[in-house]
Amino acid sequence: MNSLVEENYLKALFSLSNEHGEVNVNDLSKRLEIKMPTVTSMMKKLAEKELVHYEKYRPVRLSEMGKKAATHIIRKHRLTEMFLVEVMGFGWEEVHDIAEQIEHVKSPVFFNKMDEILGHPSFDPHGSPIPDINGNIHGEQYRKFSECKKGERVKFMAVANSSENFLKFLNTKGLSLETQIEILSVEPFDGTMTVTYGDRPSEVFSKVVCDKLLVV
Amino acid sequence: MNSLVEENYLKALFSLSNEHGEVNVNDLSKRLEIKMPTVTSMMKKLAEKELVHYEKYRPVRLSEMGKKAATHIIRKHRLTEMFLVEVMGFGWEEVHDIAEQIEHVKSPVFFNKMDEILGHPSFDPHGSPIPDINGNIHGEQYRKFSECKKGERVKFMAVANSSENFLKFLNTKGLSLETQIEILSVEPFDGTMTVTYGDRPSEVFSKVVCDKLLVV
DNA sequence: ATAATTTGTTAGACTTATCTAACTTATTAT
DNA sequence: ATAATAAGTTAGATAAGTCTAACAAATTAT
Ligand SMILES: [Mn+2]
Ligand SMILES: [Mn+2]
Ligand SMILES: [Mn+2]
Ligand SMILES: [Mn+2]
Repeated sequence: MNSLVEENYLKALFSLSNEHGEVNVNDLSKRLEIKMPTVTSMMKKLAEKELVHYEKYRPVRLSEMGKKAATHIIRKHRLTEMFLVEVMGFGWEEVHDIAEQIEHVKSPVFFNKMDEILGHPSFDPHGSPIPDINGNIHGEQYRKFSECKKGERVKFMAVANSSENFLKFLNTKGLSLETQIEILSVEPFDGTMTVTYGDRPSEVFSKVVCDKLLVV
Repeated sequence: MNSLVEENYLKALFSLSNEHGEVNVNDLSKRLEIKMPTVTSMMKKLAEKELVHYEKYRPVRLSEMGKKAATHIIRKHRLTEMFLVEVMGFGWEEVHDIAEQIEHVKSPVFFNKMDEILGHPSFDPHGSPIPDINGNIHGEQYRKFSECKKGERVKFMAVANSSENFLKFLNTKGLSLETQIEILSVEPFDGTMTVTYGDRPSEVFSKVVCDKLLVV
């Protein structure tokens, strides 16, 4: 059985390798806000437990076992978020930090019950896919909105970041998942986009925001 | 902020002082299945934090602050159990171990939402009172069923122990809270009781069982 | 090619929570 | 009153997870 701390390392390792391919000790250190020497020693420990492949001065890779363990925690995290929104009535901006804690609960029946009550959902409230019980993730690859061109009409499918502040910002802009967005113009200098959607005739989003919107 | 471990000590301290008045290091050690020297050193630490009154070789008492902290965790534990049963559909025998973990979640909104969804319940699924948000516990003192006499008709209000095995036993006996029980006879030698309730014309309960049933 | 910078490791310290062994104090039995 | 037992403490060890300081390797810039 892995500790709560080990679980958080595995999860970070999994998302970082999806974002960047290779994962350096430094990336992990920044993501987890834990100093590099601590990360190095944890990598040795996880390698000992055969959850990662690690050779010194080389990037770290999750083993098959490690991947399985990681997706299992991600499944619990995302089911929890979905439960908090759909069953308990929380806003999508409130649930990440609570799920960050509940994901470590050791009780298969608890998460299976959530899954059942929710009707085996495929996506969490932020549009991220919920891994199935075997750790397999079904769901297409989304495009970054910031890489779309003037004139395109796309559908907002997921956020690349579920921080409370960013989601609250989207709330004030009345932008929610599944919304159809049309790109009116793109400023070449800094990537700022002027867009229209729903009842909003014209909204301006910085590249920082557009980078965090995933579309199809 | 108290650690998960400290919270478990506070909770044990609170229940033991309700059961026995004074709490010895030895009682705590047995209840938590932690060796006495470890308990001693934790008592020093909690005394340092002014959560308990402790002088060496003397019984330990929770301070007012300690009591408040303890009832706060107990509130979270019992709300969770109630939520698991009432909202998620678990049996009363399944919820204690899950609540033992979730009680440590740091998120006032999470527990307030549970409380609201449940309509501010006063008792948990085992009949124990749920402390209010200020830590006050409203609820009468129940009698031990084992101390009742032949011929009495009483109402089963709570269990003194929520272990899965005991509750499963009660399930097989079809005995649930609020059931009216009549005592047909009491064996003076070992306290075994013959009783009748619901559609059960005659059931025999050992003193071990009767000690764990609380009635009014 | 060399120097500067960034990245990564080693060594050693600290904190929290646990343990065992040895000793002391308090309680109980004779 | 004394001996035996139970309860409690002290001292020292261990494991997990973190840190800082010092050093080494790898990468980037000149
Ligand atoms: Mn999340
Ligand atoms: Mn977490
Ligand atoms: Mn309980
Ligand atoms: Mn607990």
